[in-house]
Amino acid sequence: MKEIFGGATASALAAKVRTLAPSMTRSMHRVAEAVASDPAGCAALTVTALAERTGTSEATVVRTARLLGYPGYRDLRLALAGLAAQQQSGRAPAITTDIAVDDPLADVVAKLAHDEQQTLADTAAALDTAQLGAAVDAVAGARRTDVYGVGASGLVAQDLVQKLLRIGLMAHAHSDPHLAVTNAVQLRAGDVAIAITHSGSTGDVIEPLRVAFERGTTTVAITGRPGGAVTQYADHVLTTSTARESELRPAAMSSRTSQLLVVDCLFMGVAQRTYETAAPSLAASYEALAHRHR
Amino acid sequence: MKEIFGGATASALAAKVRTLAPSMTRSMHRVAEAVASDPAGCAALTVTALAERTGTSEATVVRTARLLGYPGYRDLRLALAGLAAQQQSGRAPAITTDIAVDDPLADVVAKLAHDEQQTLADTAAALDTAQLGAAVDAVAGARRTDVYGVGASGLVAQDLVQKLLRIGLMAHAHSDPHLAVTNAVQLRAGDVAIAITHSGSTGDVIEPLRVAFERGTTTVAITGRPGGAVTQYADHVLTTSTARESELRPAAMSSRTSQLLVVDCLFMGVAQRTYETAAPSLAASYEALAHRHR
DNA sequence: GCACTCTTGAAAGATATTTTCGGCTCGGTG
DNA sequence: CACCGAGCCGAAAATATCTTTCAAGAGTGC
Repeated sequence: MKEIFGGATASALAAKVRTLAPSMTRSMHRVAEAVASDPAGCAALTVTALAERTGTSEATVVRTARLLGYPGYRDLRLALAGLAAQQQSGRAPAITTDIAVDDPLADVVAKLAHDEQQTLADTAAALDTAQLGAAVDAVAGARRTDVYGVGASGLVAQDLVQKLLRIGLMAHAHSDPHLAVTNAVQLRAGDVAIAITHSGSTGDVIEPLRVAFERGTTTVAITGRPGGAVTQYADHVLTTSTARESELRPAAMSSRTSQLLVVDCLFMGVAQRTYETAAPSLAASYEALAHRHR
Repeated sequence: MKEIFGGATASALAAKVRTLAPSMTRSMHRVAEAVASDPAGCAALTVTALAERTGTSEATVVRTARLLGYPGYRDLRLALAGLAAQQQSGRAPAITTDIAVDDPLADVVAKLAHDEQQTLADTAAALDTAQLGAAVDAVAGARRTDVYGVGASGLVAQDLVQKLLRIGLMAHAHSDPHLAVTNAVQLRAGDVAIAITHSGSTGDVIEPLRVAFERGTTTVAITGRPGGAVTQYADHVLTTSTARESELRPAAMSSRTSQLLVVDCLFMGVAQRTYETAAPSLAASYEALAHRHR
């Protein structure tokens, strides 16, 4: 294999230039100097451009490349590109701070992504697989599954329901507290009721869960507060984790990420358990949707 | 400065290939595949050699390079050299296995979390901050903002709207295609319409965006296919990236994660720009919700 | 089955790189 | 001081590489 990308670092290149300097002519030295001092910049240049920048000719540039050990300028240029990339990746991004009002957009993107990644890691680490397994079994074997959630959690509830429907299970999401309770009354043993609330104390979702619980339905709570009021009516509790929140960044943002991961895990577990029916159902729903795209 | 060596990592390249795969032709796909699977090897090849290795023509190689966002093959090659160097110095960890039907639940959790983290990283790396900035400015200054999305994207649309409402902006989410169009007719210059569609070709959301676009509204598309039909009516395009999907894991899952990050970034940007009014509005909405928790 | 669009590679055209070659400088010498 | 020769240097020719064009072929919808 060609030795283009060898262990060369920027400083190694500089050293090479120094070593070879004595055997270099004046113009070659100018070229070598330019290359050593700004590898990234030079990588973007053609022979002609580099020749012009160093006030020399193409021939000299090529000669220099040869002297440095490359077959020609083309290869030197590739090596320089590699060097530049290494150099850049060396600089750690270091995202530690909060999002400030005057952060440039690029930082906002980086910070948000980083925070959400952190939230995912935390959630995965804290998730109790035994509880998850129990919830999975319950949903996989349920006649129907009702999911309660209001506000941002309502969207998570809908997300779960959409997915369950896709694999052929009966599922409903309720954001309206009154309708939720009215529907909860219909539930019985063998059904599953899931409440999603970050605070663990949202009355609007606790109430329907209580009703379901008292009627013998298997109940699951997905909450960020494992000791919250909602857990007293829950057979299984799945805990979401929360990132510290700042003024601009409401807790709802990271709790949503966390809730979605939990819900995804729940769904994947159910999909595994019901694979025989889930796979064809998924395929069928794709099929049905295909003609909606042009 | 030329953006050749941007935060691209080997996996980011792979993500890009996946994102663009749908808009690729068969031969272009072969080239992209070769490049993604062996950046170092391909960096050593000339157009002709790569064309031969992939059993295609030079023209196709160049076309592929263009599609991947480089001005030509020469630049793609430089980028590949950079990638190769990074890879060699960094030795990627690479935990890339699929979720299998018989995976224990703990593995499912780990894999899902890992995949979503990856998706976030890819999305952040690929997000065009200039486009984002333009979208932010538009929304921050809009009289009202309408967001279109159906299916899973509909939930993302609602998420965005919920957040915008919290900082005191006028925003509406539309999942019903008919109502969406009916409402789009009401829009005018100074308003903003946002379409969210992973495939980029969902007629139900393209139609209202078209109507809005033709009425002079500022339009934004959030899509996984930067070349999709939806972009022709979009003033600004925000690209989401896609993880490879497996049988059990529908694309909708990772596209949702990606879409949410984009939407969060958009929101944070708007919150920054409108800080004076956003902060008190946020506080007020907390206050109002407090009594719902016991 | 036909017309149409989209895909594709061959070859022409444009650019970049390498080689050639003669002028030039500079140090030494008569 | 004039002349000579060795080696450096760059202009331009030669070659390699990359890009564009174009027409034939594959695939697709009607």
